[in-house]
Amino acid sequence: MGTAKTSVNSQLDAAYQRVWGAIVSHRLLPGTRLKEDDLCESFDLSRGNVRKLLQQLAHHHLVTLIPNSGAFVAKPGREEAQEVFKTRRLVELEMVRELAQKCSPMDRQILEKHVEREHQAHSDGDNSLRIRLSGEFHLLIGALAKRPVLYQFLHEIISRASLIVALYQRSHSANGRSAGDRACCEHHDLIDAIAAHRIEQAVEIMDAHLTELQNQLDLDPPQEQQVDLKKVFA
Amino acid sequence: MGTAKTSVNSQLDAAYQRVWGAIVSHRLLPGTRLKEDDLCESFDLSRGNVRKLLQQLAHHHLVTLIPNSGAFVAKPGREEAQEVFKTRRLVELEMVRELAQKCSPMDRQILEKHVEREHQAHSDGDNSLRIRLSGEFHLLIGALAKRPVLYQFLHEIISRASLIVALYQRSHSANGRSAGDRACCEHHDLIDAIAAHRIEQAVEIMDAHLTELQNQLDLDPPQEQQVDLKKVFA
DNA sequence: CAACCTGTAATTGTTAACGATAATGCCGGT
DNA sequence: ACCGGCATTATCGTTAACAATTACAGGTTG
Repeated sequence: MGTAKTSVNSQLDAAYQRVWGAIVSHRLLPGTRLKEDDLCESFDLSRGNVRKLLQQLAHHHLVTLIPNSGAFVAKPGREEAQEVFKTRRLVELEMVRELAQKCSPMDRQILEKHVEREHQAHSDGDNSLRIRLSGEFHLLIGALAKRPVLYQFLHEIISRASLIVALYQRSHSANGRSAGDRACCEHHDLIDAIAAHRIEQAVEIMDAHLTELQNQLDLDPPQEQQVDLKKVFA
Repeated sequence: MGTAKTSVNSQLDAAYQRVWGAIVSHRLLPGTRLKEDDLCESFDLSRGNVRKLLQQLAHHHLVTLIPNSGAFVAKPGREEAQEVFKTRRLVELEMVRELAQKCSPMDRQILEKHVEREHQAHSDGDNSLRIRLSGEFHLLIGALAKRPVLYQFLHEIISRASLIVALYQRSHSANGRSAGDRACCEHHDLIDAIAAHRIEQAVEIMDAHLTELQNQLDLDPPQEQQVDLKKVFA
């Protein structure tokens, strides 16, 4: 019966989502090796399908494929990281603009329900979940904006951004609470502005929110690799 | 020696570029079937590699893979087409903004050289080449803007746009000349504005240019498929 | 004549075995 | 004791044969 093929495809999709979730919630850290055989066992897939999975992830820049060496979760440099955030801003502000125009009461309800879940994860101290939900909030905005083409870009860019956060965050959990609190509040304010169709205000809030996210990162020092040894030992 | 693997990879890249070129220059029309074995022969690739090629193209939305049936060059609907252009505008205006800030004299030279080639293709009556060069002009702007992350989006979106033009263009070659002429002139004006760092003017020119491109398309009628037969035969 | 069923051919999907490459560890030399 | 070369092993990459599915053509029947 057709069940076999369908289940294979859904298995592959499920595997993708699980790896994706592990990466964006910082349980798979940049640089981690993804051995084919291990993935075969973990998800009960044939090697060929694992290959496809890895190529999909590679195409989304979540993993890097090094020929004859293996697959590793990606480790973007600071330059790339900065441009990802720059691009994220472009895309996400457009999404907010779009949604703020045609946000229905039901949309608002969906958004508020999500923020509630965020709050709960935060109270429960489930950091991994909180991180993922925080990212998914932004994805949700994109989904409600009904811009499928742009949404795909958004999905990729937000995933990459999550990865970058794992790499370059300051204070690995020191002020995580205050930052998380602020993010939640900002999310709430943002929903208000969107639902009230106050477009420019919504855009500004999102812009500030993204700036804040970015400021928690350690992206500035391009760390000159070519240190002048002569000067050092002079 | 290592030559083998390298040549295989470059062969695959070459094949991708050839298929890409054929699609964006309207020599492979939407709906065309891409049989695996044929591609194997055409590019002297193994079936596995042809598979990879097709998946890459599918990921860029240039071909659609129908399971157990085959690969076809994509045939996006009008809605998708419109959103592609909307998104293209977002991305490309950002690129122009970026390049207009840091356009060097050498950048200007490169751009002008390209427009010259466009002109020549136009004089020679090589329509297929003219179409491709016209698209590559926009890609060139993106490349010079030095935004690698955004550039990749641009590449995909422009490719999709070229495909859409093949599907929905009005007047299949009637006023093609006047349209092409205007495009060339606009390209030239755009270069002037960019090189002079007149950012907002450059953005406006590009915006108008994109509007013009879009206006040559036949995207409006969502053609209600559910015709009321009773009314028709009343 | 049209619709339907059936068997064959053509095409795609999957797997498993083989070959190539890079990482690892051992050993001998200095 | 440390370093460089060599063999081994583990992993990735490729291919070719097989299985599954679909499209097509011929023939049959209402």
